[in-house]
Parts: sequence; structure tokens; C-alpha cells
Amino acid sequence: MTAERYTGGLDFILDQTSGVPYYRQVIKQVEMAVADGRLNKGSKLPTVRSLAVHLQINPNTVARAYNEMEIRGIVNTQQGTGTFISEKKIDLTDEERKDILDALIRSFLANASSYGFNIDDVTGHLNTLKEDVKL
Amino acid sequence: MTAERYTGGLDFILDQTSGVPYYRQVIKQVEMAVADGRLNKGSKLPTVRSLAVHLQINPNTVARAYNEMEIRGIVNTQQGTGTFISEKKIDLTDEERKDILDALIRSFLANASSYGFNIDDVTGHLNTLKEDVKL
DNA sequence: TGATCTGTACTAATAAACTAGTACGATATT
DNA sequence: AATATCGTACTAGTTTATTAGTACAGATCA
Repeated sequence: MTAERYTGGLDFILDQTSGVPYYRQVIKQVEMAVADGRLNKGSKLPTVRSLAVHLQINPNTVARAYNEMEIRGIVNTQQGTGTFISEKKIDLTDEERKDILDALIRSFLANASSYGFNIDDVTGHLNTLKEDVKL
Repeated sequence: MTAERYTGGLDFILDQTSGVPYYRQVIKQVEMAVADGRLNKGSKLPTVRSLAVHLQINPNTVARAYNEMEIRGIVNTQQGTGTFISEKKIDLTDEERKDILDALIRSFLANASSYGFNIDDVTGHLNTLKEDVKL
């Protein structure tokens, strides 16, 4: 029986051929897990070391991912305890939230349109996803 | 009367403090213009040199932006003639298109959720945008 | 309080990204 | 064919990003 490496029930995997930096792959996988409900507020992430061992990378690379998420408010960390999905989001005014969302969506639409998709394609597919994705 | 620098009616501007590379800012501004209808299929982009002069950067930096868009299929270029918004998109199967859109949207949702937005926030705001954005 | 768990600081080596200088080749126009 | 207008190739310098090695510091628990 081998010592199991704790990954919080998540299947972290690195694509070493994608060219995407390891720490960003980690962030994206956490974001995805939050987005579809596999991680909830207060959920504990694997420790820096255990995930580093699991992914066979340096602990600092995992730490960097966690630190960036900490800055963004996605997680909060406590030495000696661990890293957890944030309980509450930063408090912004409705106006600020709206502006941020607007910028995010416009940027996304611009990107999508460069692939030939229009706003109706997006909304159409979003409706399909609504059943799969639990937020 | 000063020689006017042709920018195709678009107001290209570089934010030198954002940290975002110049060539990516150019790409984004073209994508945005395509997304909201300021640029249509066949529209001519400013020449590499004229835009380089306008933005006060090296022609190769503009060329890099154009070249990347060429690879993505957003524009097509012809030496001696100029660079134009692509007439037609690459031919993909419906299945391929669906997979690409799905990946794009899921990635976006993950990103949006890291800001605290959920799928309903997104769809709600999209409906607001439908009137502004013409694709 | 000692052992062991947690994240972190500091350094450095390497790789990749970014931009510019300069010269070239292809196309269009006259 | 000459000339002006287009994008491109090649090179190189500089900066930034990425990752790892190693050692440290805070928190928990037996």
C-alpha cells in the first residue's frame, strides 16, 4: 500500500506539452473546480507539498499558484493550517461589479468572435451548459 | 496640413503602463472592432507601417500582431496590397465548432467565477449587451 | 516542548517573450 | 520598367516569466 498523495479529491494533472506554465494550469484547474461545484467555499486544497509531490514539481511552483489565487481573493491561506477556498468575496459596489463583468464579457466576446462565434452562439450554448454547471 | 496616418477609421491607442504587450493590444483592438461591427469582412486594416508610425513602435511589432491574426484566421494578408478582415472562416464540422465553443465558454466561466460571478450573472448581462453588440 | 505539519523567502539558472534595427522581396501603379 | 507601397526575414538586445534548490518561519498536536 503506497502512501497516497492528497489532492483533495481533485485530479490535478499537468500537460507538459501545452506550453502553459505549470502554475497557471494549477490555477485554472482550481477555478474550474470552483465553477462547476467540485470545490465549495471553505474547501481545503491539497497542501503545497503534497500537490508538488503529486505533480512532480517544485513546491514553490505550487505555492506560486496558491499565492496568485490568494491575491485574487479566490483562496485564503494560513500557515500551519492550509489553503482554503475563500468564504466570501471582496465587497464591491453593484456598479463596480457590473463594470468588471461587462469588461470580462466584452473581452470574451471579442475572443469568441475571432473564432467565428457570435453572441447568439454563446447564449445558445450557455443554456445548454446551465444544466451541467452548478454555480 | 500634416500627413494623416491611416488607421482605417479606428482609434488605435497603446496603453504603455498596462504591461500588456503592444502586439496583443493591437490584436485585442481589432478583435473588439470585429466583434462590435466596426470592422466587417473584407475591411482593410491600416498598413503595417502607417500603424507603426501612428503608435510610434517598430513595424515588426505591428507585423507580429497581423501575423498572429493571420494564423488564427482573423485576417488575410497580401504583400503589396494590405491586410484585410477574413472573408470566410475555416471550415470545421459542427462537432468541432461545438467543442471549441464549449471549451471557450467553460474557460470563461471558470475565470468569471473566480471574480464571484455565476452563470446567471453572465447570461443576464449578455442579454443587456445583445442590443449594443452587433455581430 | 518537541516533532511535524503548514506556507514562505531568497537565490539563481534557464527559457521565453517582446521589441527594435536593418535589409529584403512581392505587388501594384504609372 | 521604374517607382512607390505593401508585408516579411533575419538578427540581436533586453526584459520578463518560469521553475527549481535550499533554507527558514509560523501553527498545530501529541
